[in-house]
Amino acid sequence: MNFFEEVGKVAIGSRLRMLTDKVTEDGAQIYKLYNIDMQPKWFPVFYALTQVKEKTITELAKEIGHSHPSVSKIISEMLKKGYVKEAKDKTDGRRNVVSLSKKGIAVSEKIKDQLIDVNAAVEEISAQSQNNLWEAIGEWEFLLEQKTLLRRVIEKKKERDSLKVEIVDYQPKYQEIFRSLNVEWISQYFTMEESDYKALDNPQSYILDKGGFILLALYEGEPLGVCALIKMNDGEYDFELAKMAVSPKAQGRNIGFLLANAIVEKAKLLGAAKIYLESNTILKPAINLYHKLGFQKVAGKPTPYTRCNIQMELVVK
Amino acid sequence: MNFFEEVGKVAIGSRLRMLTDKVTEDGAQIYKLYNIDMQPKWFPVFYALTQVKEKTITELAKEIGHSHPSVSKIISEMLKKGYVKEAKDKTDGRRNVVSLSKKGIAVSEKIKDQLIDVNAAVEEISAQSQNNLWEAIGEWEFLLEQKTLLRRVIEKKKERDSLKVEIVDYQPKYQEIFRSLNVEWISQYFTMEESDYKALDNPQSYILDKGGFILLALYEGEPLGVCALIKMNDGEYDFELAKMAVSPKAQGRNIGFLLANAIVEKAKLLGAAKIYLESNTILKPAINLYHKLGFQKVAGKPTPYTRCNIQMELVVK
DNA sequence: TATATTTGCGTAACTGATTACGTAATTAAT
DNA sequence: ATTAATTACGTAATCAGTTACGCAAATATA
Repeated sequence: MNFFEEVGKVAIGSRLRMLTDKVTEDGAQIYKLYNIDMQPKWFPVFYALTQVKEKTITELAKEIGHSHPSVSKIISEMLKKGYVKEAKDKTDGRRNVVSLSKKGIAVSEKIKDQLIDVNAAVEEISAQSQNNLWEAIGEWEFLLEQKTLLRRVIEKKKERDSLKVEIVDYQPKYQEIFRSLNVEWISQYFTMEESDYKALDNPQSYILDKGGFILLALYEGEPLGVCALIKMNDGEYDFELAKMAVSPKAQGRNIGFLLANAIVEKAKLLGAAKIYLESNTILKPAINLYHKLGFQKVAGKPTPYTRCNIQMELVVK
Repeated sequence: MNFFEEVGKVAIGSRLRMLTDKVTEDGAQIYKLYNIDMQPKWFPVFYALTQVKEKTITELAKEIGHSHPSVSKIISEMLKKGYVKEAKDKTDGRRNVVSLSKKGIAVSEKIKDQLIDVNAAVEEISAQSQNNLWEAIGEWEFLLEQKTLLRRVIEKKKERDSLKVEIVDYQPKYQEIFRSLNVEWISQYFTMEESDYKALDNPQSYILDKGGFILLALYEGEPLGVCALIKMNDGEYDFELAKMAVSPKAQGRNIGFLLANAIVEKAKLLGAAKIYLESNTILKPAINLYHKLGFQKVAGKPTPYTRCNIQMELVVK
């Protein structure tokens, strides 16, 4: 057991499995002790049938949390033992209605003492424990219901990745990476257009000198994401969020969010009231990101880009 | 989940299994999230190999608590991926010494971040729980190590059965049951002898009137066990414990122990210093029972029974 | 009313573990 | 120096569950 303490919580799955095995192991013996000819795996189905007169395969499966083929197999085994009987539903020919036979009912009486004793044994173990396993399982079931382990791990990863990301201002030495990261995704999904070349080849004159900004995301020092804030002054919008690009090899590290967020903060700092952007709905992660930042779909703006099929705006608070 | 609350602790095995499944389910996804080409089931073996340079199949199996065929299979799968390399031990040709390959070591570096995040996620769940699952598992492992669940259930059963057993004094109406219970086991294992008939047909004159006693065990009112205490007065022993019989259908309900114990108490009450008994070693449960009560093997007494091949005595304290 | 979709459930194949068993190598015992 | 027992480990069979799939019945839709 020492092994698991060392590995850490990653092994909680393995450890749970091993405890499960140990607990289950004695199951068959316990039935024998009470002279009950039953397999442990039958029990959930059997118990469910003692609580109601009859149930269909699917109802049983849902109740005990198994797949229906599993229940189907268990029922056919119990059928062989004569513990249950089957009948087709008269009004719905698909449904296989299962109920306990007389023999099954007799067993259910016999089994009651066993339930009492096992309960007592488990309670005894609980009484000797600081942490109640039964309750702990219940809490985990609840918490995993709310948010799966996977989702929690994804969040932790994001948190940790965020710490490694540093957002920095544009400098001339970053011109090449600003260009190449954008060319990479644009030419993957669309084709480069005239306006693209203008901005990417001359960020200084086309963006910065006109009162815009460019930010870069460094991941452990390496520039892996870029985003520009282009001055608009069209009366309605102050800035356009554009030329946002994150290296494919850095996807899933929250860089996009941190970058876009920083750009919005920058705009806020500059007193912007409304930010505009153009994108394409095939870029789902990007659209989701904009949405998360508070951008709403709008329409009607003229655009120089043929690839644009969605326009969004953010009202800065 | 409601189902399990209702069934009671009997279902702790099933419930554990379902939680295990839920936790394990996300495992494969999590590896994918970190771009690591590894199956969750490989992890314990993989981790063990990161801690030491090399290990044999059996050593690995022992460390992670799997069977050796399981490790054997996992290693052959990891071999295909090129994560490990095998080598025969030079001094012991049976041993298959396994170690991480360069590729494996690279993966072990890559995996560290994942371990950190999963650990953090599990800690987060623990922090939101009243009962710590991880600790609870540890406690169960420890307590089951000390005494298995089966053993605990057996004890609970005995306790409960004991409450249903009542030890009562012999009355003439019990003569038939006293006779039949004894005839049943004697003729099953041996053949009835002259001395048997004498005592069983006339308990009043051959046992009670000579200063002996007979006790019966009633299980829920039904007489299912009998035992006699026969006056000896041979200078050494005060009484002989004899004609002990428990109905086969009531075996395993602790009746024998309660009955014999009551007989010994009775003898004590009557001021006995030493009690004697005769039996046969093929009656193992009986011999065990006598032993548990403190009887020790002796030899040399003459006996009228051909079936007797062991003699025991109890020095009453 | 005809057609498409959904539902119930049985069969088959797969999965990740186990136990059972066989073989070869090593170690212990006579 | 044999012979017996133990150990290492691979293969096969088994087990308790799963997912995949297909058929038939019921329900929804056009």
